[in-house]
Amino acid sequence: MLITRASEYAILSLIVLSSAKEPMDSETLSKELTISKSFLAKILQALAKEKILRSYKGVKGGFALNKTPIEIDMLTVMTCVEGKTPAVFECAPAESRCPSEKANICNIWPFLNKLQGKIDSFLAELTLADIID
Amino acid sequence: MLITRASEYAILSLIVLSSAKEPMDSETLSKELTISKSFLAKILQALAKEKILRSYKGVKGGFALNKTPIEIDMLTVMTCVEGKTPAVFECAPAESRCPSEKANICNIWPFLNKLQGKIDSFLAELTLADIID
DNA sequence: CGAATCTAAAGCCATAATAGCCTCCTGATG
DNA sequence: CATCAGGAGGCTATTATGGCTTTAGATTCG
Repeated sequence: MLITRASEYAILSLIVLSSAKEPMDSETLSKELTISKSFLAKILQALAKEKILRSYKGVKGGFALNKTPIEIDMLTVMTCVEGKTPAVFECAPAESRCPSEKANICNIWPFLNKLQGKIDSFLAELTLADIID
Repeated sequence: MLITRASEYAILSLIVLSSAKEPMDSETLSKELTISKSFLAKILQALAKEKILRSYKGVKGGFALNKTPIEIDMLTVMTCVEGKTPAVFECAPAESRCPSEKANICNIWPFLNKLQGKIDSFLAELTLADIID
């Protein structure tokens, strides 16, 4: 389970955008949060690809929520923003190399799955609505 | 909220150590988990400083749990292992620079605190016992 | 008791991944 | 067609990850 600044910035952005009446461009948002503009832009683009945000080009363009806060869960947000490293235990005992040589390691898999399940359901049930209301 | 491999390795180590009858040295543990020995050693040392593990030097030495699984909560584990970056939103609106010039940013503080509280209590209530039982 | 050995503890250094910066391109607006 | 903002990629700086060496405490054995 790896959580980087990308997830953090994504959540901050969603909070700000949830109270915005019009699309907000990435530069304004980055100044609002005092973070890197171009890094934030990539994060917003990832959220837009996931249909969590909608992007508007041209004058008065920017990003706006594309779903209601209750439809936006943190697991989806983090997973799409973290890209290749979603909220899972990915290192250590890989399932593939489990049965054969490393029998001694296999026995921790059930525990990891259990932990992963608890974390995932916590994040999946935590929506933007829970935060801003 | 940053969670790196250090937290992941810490949890994996605690799971393995919870079923060990004797102290396990960092080299054995690193082979068991197929991860870096020296990096793991630093993590185990951090856990030992927090009294979560107890270290034994000399022949047949190593690390062993110093608490019962129900006493070991994930918030403490992650906080001590991540060091300077515990499980908090640390970037963005710092409380200090809030009241003055950046009034427009202040209004997201309550939301962040609320989110932080939810995450913290989830992690604080999640103990090693929840994982291994 | 003292030497040899084992392992934690702690530092420094190299590499890999993340975070942040800049530029060009594309589509939308007026 | 001029302007504005998203989309995409490359490049640099920072931080995390991992490797390596040295020091110190603890145990075993002669």
